[in-house]
Amino acid sequence: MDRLETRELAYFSAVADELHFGRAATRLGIAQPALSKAIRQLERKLGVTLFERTSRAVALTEAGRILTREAYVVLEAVSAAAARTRRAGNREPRLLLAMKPGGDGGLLPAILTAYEREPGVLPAEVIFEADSARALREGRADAALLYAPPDDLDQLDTETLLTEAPVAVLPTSHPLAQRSSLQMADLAGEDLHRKPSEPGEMPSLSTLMHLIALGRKVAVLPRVLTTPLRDDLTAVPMTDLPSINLLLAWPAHSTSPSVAALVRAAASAAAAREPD
Amino acid sequence: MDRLETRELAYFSAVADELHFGRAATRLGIAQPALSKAIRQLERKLGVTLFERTSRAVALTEAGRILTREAYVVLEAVSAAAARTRRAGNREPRLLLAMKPGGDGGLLPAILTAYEREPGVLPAEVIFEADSARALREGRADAALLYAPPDDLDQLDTETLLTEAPVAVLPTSHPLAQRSSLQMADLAGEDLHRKPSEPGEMPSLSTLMHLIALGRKVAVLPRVLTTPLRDDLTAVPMTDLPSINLLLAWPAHSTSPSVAALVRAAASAAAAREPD
DNA sequence: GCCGATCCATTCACACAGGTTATCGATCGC
DNA sequence: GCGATCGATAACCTGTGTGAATGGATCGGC
Repeated sequence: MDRLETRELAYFSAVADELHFGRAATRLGIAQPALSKAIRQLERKLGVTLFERTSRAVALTEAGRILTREAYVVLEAVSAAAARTRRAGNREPRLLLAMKPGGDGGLLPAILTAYEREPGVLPAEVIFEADSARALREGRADAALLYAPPDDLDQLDTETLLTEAPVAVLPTSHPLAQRSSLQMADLAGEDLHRKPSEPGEMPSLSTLMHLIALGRKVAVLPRVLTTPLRDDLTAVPMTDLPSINLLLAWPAHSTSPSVAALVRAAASAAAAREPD
Repeated sequence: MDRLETRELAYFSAVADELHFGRAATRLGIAQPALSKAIRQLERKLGVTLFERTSRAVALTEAGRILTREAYVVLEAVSAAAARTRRAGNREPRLLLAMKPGGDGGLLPAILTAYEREPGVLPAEVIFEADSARALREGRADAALLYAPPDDLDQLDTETLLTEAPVAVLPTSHPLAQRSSLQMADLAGEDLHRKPSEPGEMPSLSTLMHLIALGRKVAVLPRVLTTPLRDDLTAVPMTDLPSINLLLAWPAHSTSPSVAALVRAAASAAAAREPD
């Protein structure tokens, strides 16, 4: 039938979130009847019931559950499209590389040096983002450095720069710190630092190191994050964990010569590092 | 500013295609002034110039080139969202598996048998599509069998079912047919069958085999496509080509238990085949 | 250099999509 | 039963997208 509009998907998304027309309408800044009408029209366009409504409760149908996911993808793609287009329109175009502070495995200077040797590239600028993959997917950056496996590599192309076995970080005084290698089972009794799922809960690296030195925690990290290491801490390689990769990622459909140049530069910088 | 609407992106897309407001408007079934106004509004929303217009010519700006790509992605995501939601709403839900005729490496019966043993799955149905990856991305199928590397694995998750070195198919009477292996250089003088870029130009497999038997062509194909092989043809392994993979693919964000069951079934069917 | 052709922008009247308020009807807790 | 809650419906209003007509700039042909 007719084309699905962004507005309709955003409305649907709000109702699917709240499961409550009144609250969803408030959140959207419109009145409830307008929202009801819009959802009915969406259902009519699709020829499908999206919500089971009684006068007391609203529930998603199976089709509604599918559309919940799809709408999210579409809305993200739309806002990324807008962000990328706006950036491309700036009269002072730059290549934006997103990374987590310290998340470059020490390669950043070499990458940028190699990049700037490439002919005809845009000036590069590094932006620091806790979730660099997200910045990339939202169109706020042209490329990103990140550690694999990220939660979601949808729509991203990647180049592996470094592959490293993870190391356990322990107080030097810890009994296990003298071992030449460890397995996860060895750390069973420890308070192991886990990646928090909530952003913002992540303590800074130096805080984490401090906690470890105090004997409160141990952590398993890529080796590159552990150099330099405090005197009172020791890093021991883990043998039974998958290796951790530092990746350069960029939008899968990128056609930017500057991004291509950055990929070449990063690959050559990583190759130069490989020997040691 | 305001939200980008699907309609605006479709309008933009038409103008970017035609580089001509009048023709684009005709194609869209609207009048030209409406189109001009819509594009202007889109430019205002984005704060960016998308077209350089003179009274004689229309050209894309850099930002316009970026949006051309982005708009395509968004519009495809929108129509896929609609297609998937509509299918989910059917009262007779099925799992649709797309494949090219003959593109299953002989695994299909085993996959379906294993799938139907899984508890609580939807009835499976196979649909034949020349471009099964496209059917998947457009939301017309839940999963697809295809040979890697497909042109575009964006947004798809995959499981490798078979990995095979490609074989050259030659007339048995051909001098090279007696060799135990070949490299691409050996085929330099031959009229090598290439994957046509235009769909529809691809001759059927049996036609191709006929051409080879006549000595008009030779072909390099995955081994699975060459069994059974006519008596007057011979298959010789290629040693310097990347191996060809048969993949099962599905939308990266799928949460369908039936798709998960299909992936398990396909993996086990492939594992059972592995020995021979 | 003038003229006609081409092509995008502007103007204006109009219809309609999408918004609002007011009201209704169903359902639940008490 | 009664009031509270919540979605659907009705009636109305407004902004915006639409289309016919028109304007204005540029180019090619002669």
